[in-house]
Amino acid sequence: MNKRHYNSEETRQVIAEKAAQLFAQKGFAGTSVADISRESGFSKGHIYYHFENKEKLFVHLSLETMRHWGEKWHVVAGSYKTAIEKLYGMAHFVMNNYKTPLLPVGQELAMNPNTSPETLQALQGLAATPMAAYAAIFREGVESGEFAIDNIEETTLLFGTWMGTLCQFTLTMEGEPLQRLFQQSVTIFVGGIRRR
Amino acid sequence: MNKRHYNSEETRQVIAEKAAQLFAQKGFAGTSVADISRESGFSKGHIYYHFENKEKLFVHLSLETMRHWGEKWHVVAGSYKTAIEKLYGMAHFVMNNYKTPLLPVGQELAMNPNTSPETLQALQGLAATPMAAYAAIFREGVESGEFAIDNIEETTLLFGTWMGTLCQFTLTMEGEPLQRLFQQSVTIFVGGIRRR
DNA sequence: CTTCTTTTTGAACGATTGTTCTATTCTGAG
DNA sequence: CTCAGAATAGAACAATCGTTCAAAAAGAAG
Repeated sequence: MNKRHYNSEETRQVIAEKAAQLFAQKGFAGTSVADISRESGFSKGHIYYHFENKEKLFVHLSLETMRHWGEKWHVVAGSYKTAIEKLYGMAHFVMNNYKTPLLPVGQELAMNPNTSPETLQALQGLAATPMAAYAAIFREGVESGEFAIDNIEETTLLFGTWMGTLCQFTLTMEGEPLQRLFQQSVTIFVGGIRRR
Repeated sequence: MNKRHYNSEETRQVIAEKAAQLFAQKGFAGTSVADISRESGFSKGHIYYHFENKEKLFVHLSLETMRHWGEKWHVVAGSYKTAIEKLYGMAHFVMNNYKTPLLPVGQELAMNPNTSPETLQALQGLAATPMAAYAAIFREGVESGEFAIDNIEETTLLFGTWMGTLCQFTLTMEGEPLQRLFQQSVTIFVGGIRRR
């Protein structure tokens, strides 16, 4: 029978989650499999039972995180009416759901010349999910007349990279100051692209 | 005699420069001393003749780079009249003189729990140089009535982090598209803080 | 040429890296 | 209760890591 035995899938999830946390904090090269083993509570060897290698582990975990992120956003996106509201909502969402800033880590991996081609290709799709979500908001804003943008792709890239780095602050800040930072960036950004 | 013998200082410079390039590309943990040795053309042991260890090498190199950066900016800053002009000038300057995005690497080091306290303290001053330059522009803009900012510190932090990540693009892009990216971010940012 | 000091090398160190392998423990079906 | 198969641990692997060190090469001074 190909029925699911034991609760191995749960274990896999625990490893992936702890690994994500570590990767986000210390980067890809800075995180050792021993670290992941210690933090997750499972032996080093066991990690290789669930994942082919460290690189594949990261790829799986980051893509999974992004997929989940996209789905979750799609649910709450409907509750905002205007594009400007959506942008503020996105900042709030990013702050709370990107708890692990994995995008920069993906960049780190992509930069390294030793990274395998398959990994590189998989990583290509990493940023695609949030970028598509951002782009949709800007398109909506242009159509509704809220925004005056001549290059949506470029604007999306700029907003995306900004959100990306802001995410890093979630590791060192929290509460109201952090919230203000995200909100303020949207205020500035909206002020810069608003039709007047 | 404490006269300078040979051209050892030159060698030190070569090592620091190649190391900066590698650190910027592959991060701190991702760059090995062997990498620096190979790329600089000097033996691994020789690097330790010039620098106490890898950590100190990075600290020295990054602080030196920033000091140089600050001096250079101070020279050209005078040629811009308004704060808005200065902001565009800064983006242009950052694009061309930050060739090595060392700030994120400094963050990487600062995040790692194994980093020595002295290094951590030295790293504290890393971002201070560009941040001070940014802050000066925003203060000037507020005084001249160009900008309407209620929290200069926060605004400086936001602009700084944005410039920081934009710098990463200097590794993968160049020429007109890169220039447009920097210019466009300033346009958006200025649009967001301009008095109207 | 000799001597002293500065510069450079290359081998060697122990620690840590990612990964593999074998052995042990546990689970569910019969 | 048995037993095959899945889950987990832990020792062991070669490779690479940052670092040290003794010795060689090279320049300066006499």
